[in-house]
Amino acid sequence: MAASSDKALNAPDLFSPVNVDRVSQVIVDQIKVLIRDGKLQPGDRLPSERELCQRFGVSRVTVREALRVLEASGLLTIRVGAHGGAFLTTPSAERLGEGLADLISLARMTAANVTEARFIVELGVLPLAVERATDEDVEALFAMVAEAEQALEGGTYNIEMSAAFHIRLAECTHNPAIEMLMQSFHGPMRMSIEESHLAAPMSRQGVEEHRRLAEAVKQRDLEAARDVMGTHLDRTAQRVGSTTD
Amino acid sequence: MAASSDKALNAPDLFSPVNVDRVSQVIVDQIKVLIRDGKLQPGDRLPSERELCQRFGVSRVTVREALRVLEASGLLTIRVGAHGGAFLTTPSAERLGEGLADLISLARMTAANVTEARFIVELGVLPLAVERATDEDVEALFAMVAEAEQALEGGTYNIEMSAAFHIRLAECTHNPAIEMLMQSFHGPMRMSIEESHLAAPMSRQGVEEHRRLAEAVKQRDLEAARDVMGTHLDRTAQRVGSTTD
DNA sequence: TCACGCGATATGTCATACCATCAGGCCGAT
DNA sequence: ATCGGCCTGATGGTATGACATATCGCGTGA
Repeated sequence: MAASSDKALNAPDLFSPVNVDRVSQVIVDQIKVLIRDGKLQPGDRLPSERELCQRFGVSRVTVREALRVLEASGLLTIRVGAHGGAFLTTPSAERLGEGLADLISLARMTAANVTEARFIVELGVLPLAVERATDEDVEALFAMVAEAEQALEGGTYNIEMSAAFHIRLAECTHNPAIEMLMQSFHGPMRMSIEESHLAAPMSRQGVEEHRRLAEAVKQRDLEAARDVMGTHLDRTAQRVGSTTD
Repeated sequence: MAASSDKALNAPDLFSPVNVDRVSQVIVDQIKVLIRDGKLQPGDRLPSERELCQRFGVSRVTVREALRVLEASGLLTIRVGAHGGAFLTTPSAERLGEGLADLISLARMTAANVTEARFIVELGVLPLAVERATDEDVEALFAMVAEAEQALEGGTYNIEMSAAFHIRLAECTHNPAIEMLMQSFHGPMRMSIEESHLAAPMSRQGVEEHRRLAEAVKQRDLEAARDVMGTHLDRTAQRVGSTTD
């Protein structure tokens, strides 16, 4: 009963704005807060699903949907078995890239588009990489080149190894944001390259250029690095699309 | 039953490598493929949960978990009610930025890191933007500046408007990949800027620089654009962190 | 000492039921 | 004839209970 016209209406701030969210979404938010506030650290294990049910006072279905969302967001991984459960992931740029790849593959975005964007980033990264690379970084780069050369002879060289080199190069900047950028590129890149089945022809030349890049970083020779990267990407561009426009 | 040693094992390629994934994950992948192949267009509505159960031959819980994942990935939104259901979203980096913000707050990624990465992208974008900007693009840029100046006087200028300008600038390249790059930056950027509550001081100068940027694009003066953008970002860098290092 | 197996614990999946929400049409009152 | 409320069907949201599967650790026997 009770007509809606009542004295208490004078306080418009009162009355619940109505619970509009899904319960599972509320749980997701709640856990996100715990993570953001540091109450939950990477590597920590959440209580089991059944226990979470009791704690939140909801059914297992609801808890599971919340966990799915968190898992899809890359915040945690779920392991089955005896001492399994939901473990907070150590935040890594890698996970971000995975999520990006989906959306990128959706957008009407050609391989040429991606390559062009990569052009910008890879060239832009060079000054910082050359400037900040530590001895350890240089060593790692050369190690990867050596490994690639071996794989080349054994016929096991693949796109992944090339991508790994470029990512490692970005890591020389010691800037996680830049690493993330590079990683998020190589998901879609690999996809579009695999589509055109053109990986093989460039292998030898590509590895050779990687070596020269490593050398340039070691010598802190920005000009040389830019040169090599330019031709390196140029050929990639010609392979993935007729032109980068 | 069935010792693993059996005559048929000679053909290792045969026999199912065993279904190792979650069923819900398989469904997710399957729908992603449909989307990527264009069988499902943005705006389309998936069959109802109950119908999907029958089609896939799984239970409703499983379908729902798959939908949660897809929803969390920003691929679709779900509406309840009579003509509700799962509708494909138009792919936009905007949604992505929201999801990224969570992870970025986790990653040991500072605002300074992001700003530095942005430095690379924004400067790298300029040559393409200057070269490819159409009259329409230029017009839009000036319109945004004018709007910003008005908002400035009214005191309603905010970060969003600044971000919108930079994104519009990236659109001048007419490369969706680059647009997405820029968009995915401004989500996290805004967050870290809001944290430090330092939005106000730069407003007037920032808008002024935006105008000069628009002017440079109109004149196709790459050098000028680079200059302005350099100082523009420099000041941003000083605001968000003591240093970009 | 090693290996096998069993059990405990966790997630993965299923089937069913019921509730909440929304759109549209039906129907009665004005 | 029009407006309002009510009913109904379609759909997502949640709860419950059960069984299947994966994994680790421990105990026991060879």
